[in-house]
Amino acid sequence: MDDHLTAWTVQVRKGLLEVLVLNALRSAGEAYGYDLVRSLAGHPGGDLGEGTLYPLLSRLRLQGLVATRLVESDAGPARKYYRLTPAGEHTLDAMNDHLDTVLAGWKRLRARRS
Amino acid sequence: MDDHLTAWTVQVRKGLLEVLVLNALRSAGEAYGYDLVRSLAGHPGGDLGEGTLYPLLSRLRLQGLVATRLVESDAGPARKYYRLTPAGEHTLDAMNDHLDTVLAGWKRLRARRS
DNA sequence: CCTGGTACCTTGTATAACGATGTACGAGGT
DNA sequence: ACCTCGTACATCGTTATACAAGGTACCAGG
Repeated sequence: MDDHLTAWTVQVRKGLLEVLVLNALRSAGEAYGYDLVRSLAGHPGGDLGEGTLYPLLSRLRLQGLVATRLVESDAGPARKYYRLTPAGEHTLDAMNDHLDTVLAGWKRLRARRS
Repeated sequence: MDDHLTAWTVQVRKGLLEVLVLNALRSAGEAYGYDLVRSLAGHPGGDLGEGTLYPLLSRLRLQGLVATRLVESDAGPARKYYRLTPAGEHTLDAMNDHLDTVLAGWKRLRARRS
C-alpha cells in the first residue's frame, strides 16, 4: 500500500517540481545546479537528485525560461549559473496563478468530507 | 510560449487528478464515471474527458482504493458506481497530507520574490 | 431509420521523475 | 605516485500518466 503511495508522489512531482525550481531561482536571483539540489533539500517536497534537476534545467534553458552563465571555480569544476529570463518571470507568474486555481478546487472538494 | 504552458499543466495534473477524484468520491459518497466528468467540470482544474477518467478509475479499483457496484438504468446503459474502500479513505488522507506538505514548500519559496 | 444523449472502455503518443552510471577537477592523506 | 572524497555537470532506461481519438452499446424522439 505504501508502494502505490510512493509511486503517486512521483507523479505529483511532475511539473510541480518545475515551479518549485523556478520560484527558488527567482528568490535566489542566480544559482547553479549543484547548489540548488542542496538548498531545495531543506524545503518540503524539494528532495531531488541531480539526475532529476539537470534535465529539468536543460529543458528550461531550451524553452528560454532561464539563461546560463559559466563561471570557473578555484576548487572543482566550473559552475553553470542559472537565472530567470523575462519570459521565465512571466511564465512563472502564470504557473503560480494556475496552481492557485487548481488548488482552490482541491481545497473545496477536500473540505466537504462526509 | 502558451504552447509550453499548456504542456506544463498536463504534467501538473498527473497524480493531482487522482486526489481530486478521490476527494470528489468521498464527498459524494457514491458516483459513476459519466456523472463525475460532469460534476468535476465545474471545479477549477477538474476539466477532464472520459478517456482520462475511466482508466483512472480502473487503476483505483485494481489498487483496491475504490469498490464498484453495477446498477441497471431505465434509460441508457448500466452505470458502474464507485465508492471509497477503507483503504481508499486511508490513502486519500495520506495524499491530502502529502499535498499540504509539498504546497507549504511551494508557498514559502513563492513568498520570497525579489 | 437516424440522430443525439447516456455510459462504458481501449489504444497510441508524449512527457517527466528518478536511480544508476559516467566524466572530470582539486585537495588532503598515506 | 596513489587513492579517496567532495564538488559539479551530464545521460540513459524504466515507469507511470494525461489526453485525444476511436469504438461499443443502449434508449427515446422525430
